[in-house]
Amino acid sequence: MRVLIMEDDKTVATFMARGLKEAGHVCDLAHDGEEGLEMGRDGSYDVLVVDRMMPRRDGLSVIETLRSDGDKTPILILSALGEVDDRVDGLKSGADDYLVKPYAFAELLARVEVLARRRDPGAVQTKLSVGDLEMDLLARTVKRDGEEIVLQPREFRLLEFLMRHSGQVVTRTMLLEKVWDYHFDPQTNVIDVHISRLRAKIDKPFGLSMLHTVRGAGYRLQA
Amino acid sequence: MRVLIMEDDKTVATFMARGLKEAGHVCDLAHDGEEGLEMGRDGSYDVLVVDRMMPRRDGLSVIETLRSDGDKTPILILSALGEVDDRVDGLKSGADDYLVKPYAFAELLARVEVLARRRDPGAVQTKLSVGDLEMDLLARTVKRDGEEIVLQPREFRLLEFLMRHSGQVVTRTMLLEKVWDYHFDPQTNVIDVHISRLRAKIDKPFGLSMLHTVRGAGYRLQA
DNA sequence: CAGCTACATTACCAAGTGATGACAGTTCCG
DNA sequence: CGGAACTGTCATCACTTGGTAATGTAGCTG
Repeated sequence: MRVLIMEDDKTVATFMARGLKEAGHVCDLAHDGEEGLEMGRDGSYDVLVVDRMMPRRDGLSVIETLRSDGDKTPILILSALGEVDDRVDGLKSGADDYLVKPYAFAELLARVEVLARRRDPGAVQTKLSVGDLEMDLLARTVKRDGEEIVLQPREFRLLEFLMRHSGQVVTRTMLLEKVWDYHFDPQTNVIDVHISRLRAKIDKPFGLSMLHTVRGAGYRLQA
Repeated sequence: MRVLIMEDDKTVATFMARGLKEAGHVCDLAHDGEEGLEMGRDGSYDVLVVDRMMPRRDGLSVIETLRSDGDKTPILILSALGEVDDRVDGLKSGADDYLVKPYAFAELLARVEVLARRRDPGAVQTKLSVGDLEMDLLARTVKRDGEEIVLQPREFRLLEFLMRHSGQVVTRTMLLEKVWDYHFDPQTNVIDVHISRLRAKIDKPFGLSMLHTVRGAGYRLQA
């Protein structure tokens, strides 16, 4: 999915972009209102994320201009202001949703994806690949080297998460949260066991290992 | 980034601390309000995470006291109560953000990092480099001259600390505190041994030494 | 330059960590 | 209700890690 972020604070913008990319989206940045308006006009984005306060041209004005041009791209507006009136202003100007700073990144991601889905179901990425390993999220199939591999649901979620973070170390805590929805330490070796099962399917038959243990830290999937 | 967690339930506290450490932050714990207030007062933290209900002194009171002392450290308050009024109370007392239990750890992490960034952009770093030595904190990899170097966990922490303080002399006491979490002198030569091991990996194969001994003071990493 | 101190290096071993196979409890079917 | 599929727990094994101690070396000081 293609997302355009208009945000003048470069640190924040970079952070958002990184997160969205990790979630499998393509992400461009505009650092002020004019630039944003120009980029937004070519209509190639699935969602726009607009900071309310920006140099050169503020967020509300950008949105109003786009809408008066007939652009219907879903827009999520960000603001430091939390008052009800501001929320109303934002929506009046033509935004589809509103997020007040500070917000959790997960929340931003969720809202962006909801907006995009509302307009264009299926634009969300459906395939992942790392090296010769491929995953089709819709068909729920995994292949390595063209050869199909059958995974259990939990194994599938585990591999999906690893693939979305390929090249990075994924900690046990992250896995417990995102694959198991545990928000505490179960004090068992569930993770180890499932990693072992996954390895037996995706690595062992192929000789070259992709799933590496990083002792004392976690695991890393790498081509 | 340095985070202080005030939370009386030790299981929860330990879990949070582990997660934050995995994400590359330094994390201290206080198990009741009084202890938290005392630790928070020395102002060396980037963010405080405060449980609303704690023995000896409740969270709101801790926050009010810190704020009335002029402390501006960003504070995230945790509570089991989800009512709007509670949220308001929390923010009124001087907290910057509010998280209701149960929450996903990822959300806590995201909010903590947002709070910290708002105050000090760039505090969250994922890559370090000194001369031709590079460290990627996410991938947990180290390279010199483009060549990958495999480090043990303790060696990694040691090098990370040295890199974060490159050009400065790092004393043994600092290393014991920050790399080993020892708050006393173990009366052994652990540090020497690990420095030696680190040198064998990052210096020896490359001819030019970066890790220098400063007699009577400590060590210094320099290009 | 002798003796002392601070640091370096090596080898060894106990504790810790992760891997794996077996098993048991659950759930989901027909 | 019976069985298959799935997922978690446990026990055991093997390997890694990192601390200790013994020994060696360099630099400082009087």
